[in-house]
Amino acid sequence: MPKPTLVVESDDPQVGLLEAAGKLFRQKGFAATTVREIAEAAGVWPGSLHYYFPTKESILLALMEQGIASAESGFRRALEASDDPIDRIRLAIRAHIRMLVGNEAGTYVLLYEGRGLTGDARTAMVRLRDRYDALWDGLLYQALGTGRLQSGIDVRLTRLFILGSVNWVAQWYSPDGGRKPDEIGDSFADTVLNGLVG
Amino acid sequence: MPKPTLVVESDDPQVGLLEAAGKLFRQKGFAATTVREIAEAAGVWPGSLHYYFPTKESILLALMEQGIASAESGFRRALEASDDPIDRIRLAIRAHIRMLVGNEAGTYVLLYEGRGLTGDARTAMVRLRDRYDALWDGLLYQALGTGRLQSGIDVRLTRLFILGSVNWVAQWYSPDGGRKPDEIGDSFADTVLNGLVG
DNA sequence: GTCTATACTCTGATAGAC
DNA sequence: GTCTATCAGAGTATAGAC
Repeated sequence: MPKPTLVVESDDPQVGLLEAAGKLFRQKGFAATTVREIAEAAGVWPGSLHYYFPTKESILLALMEQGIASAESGFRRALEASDDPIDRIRLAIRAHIRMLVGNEAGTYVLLYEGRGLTGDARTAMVRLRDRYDALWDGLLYQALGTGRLQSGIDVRLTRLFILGSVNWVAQWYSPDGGRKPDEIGDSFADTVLNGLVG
Repeated sequence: MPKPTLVVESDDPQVGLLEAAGKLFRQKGFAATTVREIAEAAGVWPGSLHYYFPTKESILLALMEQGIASAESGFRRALEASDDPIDRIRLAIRAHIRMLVGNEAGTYVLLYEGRGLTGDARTAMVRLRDRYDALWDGLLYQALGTGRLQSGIDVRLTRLFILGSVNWVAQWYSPDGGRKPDEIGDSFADTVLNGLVG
C-alpha cells in the first residue's frame, strides 16, 4: 500500500506535506503531532518526509513563512478597496478573519505555535510577525491622522486590542455556526470603530 | 541530591507540582513539557510525581479545575464593587486580565491547552468553560437591560469579542512593559463600552 | 510517602535498497 | 525520488526497596 490514506489533494508531495502538517498542527498542536502522522496524512512514507524537510521544525517554519506571506498580501490586497483609513481598518479586520478561518493553516500556526520554534528560527519568526504588526500600526496612525478618532489613542494598545479579538475567532469559529466570517468582521469593526470615534 | 533545583516555594509536594507544571505548560505548552521537567522544577523525583498524579493529563486537569475556580470567583468578586451592569463590565474585564497575567497559571492553561485533554476530561472542561461564558452572557444581558447600549447587540458575539481581546493579553503582556494590567483593562473597557453605547 | 531503577512504547531521524 | 528497516534517545509510567 504505497499511499495509505491520501487525505490531501495536491500531487506535489512537498505541498501535500505542508498542507497535512498545517491541518494537524492546527488540530493537535505542533508538539503533539508526529512526523508519522504527517506523512500518513500526506500519503507518503515516513522516511520520504525527511527527503523534503530535514526536520519537523523545518516544516513548521515553512508553514509559518507561508502564513506570514499570506497575511501580508491579504492585508495589502484588502486596502486596495478603499482610500479612507477608517474604511480600511474594517477591510483589514475582515481580511484577517478570512485568512484565519480559511484553509491557510499557516496563519493559524503562525499565531499559536510560535513556541515550537527554537533559536534562530524563532527570532526570525518574531521579526516577521513584527513586520505584520507594523502594517497595522501604520494603518492606525493614518486613521488617527484623519482627525476623526479620539486624539489620545495608544496605537500599539489599540492594535493589540483589535488583533486579540480577531485572532480569538480562530478558536471558536465554526463554518456551521451561522455567522459568516465577513459578518463577524463587520460586527467587530462596528464596535471598534464606534468605540474609537467616541 | 534529594531536591535538585527547588524552583518552587510550597512545602506540600502536590501544590509544588501543580505550580511547577503550570509555569512549564504556560511556557512550553503541555505536549512539549515532560514529567521529568515538572518533577525537577518541583524538587521531587520523577517516580514520586506519579504518587500524587497518576498521569500527566491528570495534572493538566487539576490545573484547569483550579483555573476555572479562580476565574469564576474572581469574576464574582469583581462584581461586588458596583451594582451598575455597565460598570461591572469594566470591573470584570479588569479582573479577567489580572488573573491571566498573574500567577494563576491555571487560567492561562485553561484557555490555551484544552487540546491536551482527551475523552471525558475534555468534555468536562468544555462544560466548565461554558459556565464561565454564561456568567459573562448574564452580565451582558443585564447591561442590555439598562437600555443604555445599542438595542441590536448580539450578546454571544460581543462576549467573544471582549474575551478575545482580553485573552490575547496573556500572549503579549510583560511586567516590564509599562502598562499595568488594570490600565490595559481600562483602556479596553473604554473602547468596548464606548463602542457598544454608540 | 518518597526515591531508585527500569520496563516498554513511541519519537525524530538515518542508512541504504530500489 | 520514494520506500523499507532500523537506530538511538526520550517519553510516560511502574515495580519495589526503604
